[in-house]
Amino acid sequence: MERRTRQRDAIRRVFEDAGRPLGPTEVLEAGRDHVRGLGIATVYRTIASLVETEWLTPVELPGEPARYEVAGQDHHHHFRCRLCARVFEIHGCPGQLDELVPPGFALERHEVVLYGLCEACVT
Amino acid sequence: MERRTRQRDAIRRVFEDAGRPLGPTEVLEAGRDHVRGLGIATVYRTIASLVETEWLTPVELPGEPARYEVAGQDHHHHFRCRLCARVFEIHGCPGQLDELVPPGFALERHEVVLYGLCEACVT
DNA sequence: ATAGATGCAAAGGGTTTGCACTTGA
DNA sequence: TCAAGTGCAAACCCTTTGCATCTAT
Repeated sequence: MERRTRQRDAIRRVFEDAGRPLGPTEVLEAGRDHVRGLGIATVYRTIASLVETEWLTPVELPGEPARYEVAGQDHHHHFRCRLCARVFEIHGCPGQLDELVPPGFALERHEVVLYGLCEACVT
Repeated sequence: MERRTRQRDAIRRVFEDAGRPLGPTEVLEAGRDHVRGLGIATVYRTIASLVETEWLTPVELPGEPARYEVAGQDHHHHFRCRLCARVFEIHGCPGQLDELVPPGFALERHEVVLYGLCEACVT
């Protein structure tokens, strides 16, 4: 990530404008509105680079392709709506996770994913 | 799943003996101890069939291919070892998850995945 | 000028499918 | 017997990589 290119500017812009986690294909489609002929390989390479520099953070939900969101947020988890499939940030974290780990195991990190209906879909 | 074959008996046996979630490749390798020449396509087809009949349950961790475990167990979560990549069952569950959900949202279920080192890899 | 970045296409890794052969009932 | 089941290989899908070309500095 040394040089500034139209492609990279476009990809960063796409993430900033989205305000939600995006997958590579979504980034490609949105990015082509800014740079015609944008290639999927460039999207993957740029995402990898942005994750490497911690400008992006991977958001991986079970059974779904990885998405990415702009980094720099506090430790949080996600809530996925069963109906609209949107993913929301959950600020907060269950405690006492160490107590669940069997003896001899070393806990390093954790993921919590909540599923249900969001405010808009619950009605 | 109409006929009883050596392959299907072997695959069921592998899951029963494992006591932890297994991926298709793990099933293939263990299954070949019972049936030489066992094919990966048969493993996939049998797993799909066993999931269909709810003898198996999918265990999907973020960003990884699905694993499967024998169904009918109590509510539990999983621990994935960073080194050996094996997945272990965690019997226990953090509480107060409802408190994390924003007002208006309806929590239906949740997934908790713990990451770290298993007993064998921690030493 | 020149090393880094891009786009295309080919290569990978995991999963599914087509097809001829095998086998359980 | 003979359709369900199997193994092999090719097909797929998503992601990564090789390479010739392009471009930011």
